[in-house]
Amino acid sequence: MAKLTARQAEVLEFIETARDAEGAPPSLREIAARFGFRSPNAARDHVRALERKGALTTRPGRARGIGAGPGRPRTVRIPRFGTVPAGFAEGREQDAEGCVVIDLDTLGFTPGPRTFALQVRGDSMVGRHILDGDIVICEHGRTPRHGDVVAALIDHESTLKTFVREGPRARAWLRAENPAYPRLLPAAELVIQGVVVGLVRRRI
Amino acid sequence: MAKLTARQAEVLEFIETARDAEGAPPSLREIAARFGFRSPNAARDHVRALERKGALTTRPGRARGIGAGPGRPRTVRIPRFGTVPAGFAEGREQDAEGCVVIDLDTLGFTPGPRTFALQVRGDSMVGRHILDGDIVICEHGRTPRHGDVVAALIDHESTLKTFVREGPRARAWLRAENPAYPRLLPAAELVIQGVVVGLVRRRI
DNA sequence: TCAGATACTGTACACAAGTACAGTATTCTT
DNA sequence: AAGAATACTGTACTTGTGTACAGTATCTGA
Repeated sequence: MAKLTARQAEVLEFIETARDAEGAPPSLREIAARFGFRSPNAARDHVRALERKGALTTRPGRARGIGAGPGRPRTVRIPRFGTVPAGFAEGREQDAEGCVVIDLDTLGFTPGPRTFALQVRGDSMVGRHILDGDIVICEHGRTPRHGDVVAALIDHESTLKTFVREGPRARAWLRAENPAYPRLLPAAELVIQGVVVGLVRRRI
Repeated sequence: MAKLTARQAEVLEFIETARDAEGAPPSLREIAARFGFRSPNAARDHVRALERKGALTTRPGRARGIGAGPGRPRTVRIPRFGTVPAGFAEGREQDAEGCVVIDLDTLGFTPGPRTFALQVRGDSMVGRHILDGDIVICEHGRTPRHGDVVAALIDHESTLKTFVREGPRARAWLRAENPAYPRLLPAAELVIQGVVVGLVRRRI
């Protein structure tokens, strides 16, 4: 990518910021108004230069077609629950408490319709470096392997546990990763809601 | 928020998905085309109903003014570095390796221009539940307090350490949180680049 | 030194897109 | 049973917006 001039970097920064804030990229005249240009063409020249240098792409003829950079981080929204209900209807964001929005690069994988987020309560998984208040990303329906951290419904509340199966035909157990909770629960009697595949921690 | 009909939920889902994918919300005619409507007013009726029910807001008169929901998660982009250079120029995303995009609700605070992300290398902070490969969010310029995890430049590489200062006038130290690295380093001789305030873990 | 890129002003045009008004059939609620 | 909301069709108007063409001044690299 060719180097941008100071002015071009300013314009690019405004475009990205405006799209993040407004939900749509600015029009050429909005760019012109922001920088005091008296002609929409001043903004257009900058956009064309940015496009030529690979900093963004445009969709010709479309209103607000600028701003979609080729390396633009693509974000996904993952519904977040306090406690996942037993059924886990596919209705998705219906009764979710909110959404986790994150870009695919950082997340590391592409979530599906059965991916959800869960706020962790309790410190039963400190041994796996998952703390109280963390938000874990889970995949529903994936078959858990030995050592995976899973979300299970215990006493009408989602709790994280380690999935333990010593051999291919051995019985599966759930184990808390905290000496204070030495319980070992048979996995077959519980509803495993998802396998933990990611984590977000805030306010450390 | 009033309950949405199945059709309205479909339209809302399309609007959100299209904006995530394209970077701009769809026009009324694009919605109509997606659902096979022969009139842009069919889409407009749905958008008005969704607006009336509080599912989204519109900016009248603006092209692609729909899709900005009131509870729409506002995202921020935080430049991500492999190793933070000593100077840490304010130029921001210039030499960043990428961006972490995340919504403010999940992040838990509003980042400033001196907020950056760092990929963790090594397991020197497992005692604080920060693992190799984690991405930590740091704030540059904030004064570290006792117990904070900080990013410090040691041997031309950013490393995480715990900031230790026993009393108000005591000397500050940096401590690794791993028995294998028992080194205690004087903080004054090192460049503290930022205080860790968040974390993202992937591919657990 | 000279061509090209940068950084604009100014006017005008064509199309994309929001909007208005009129109308129909079905479903839901009271 | 009545009224409102839902879920559209169809046409037309107006504005927002991308685009084209013409022109000026400054700066930068070959």
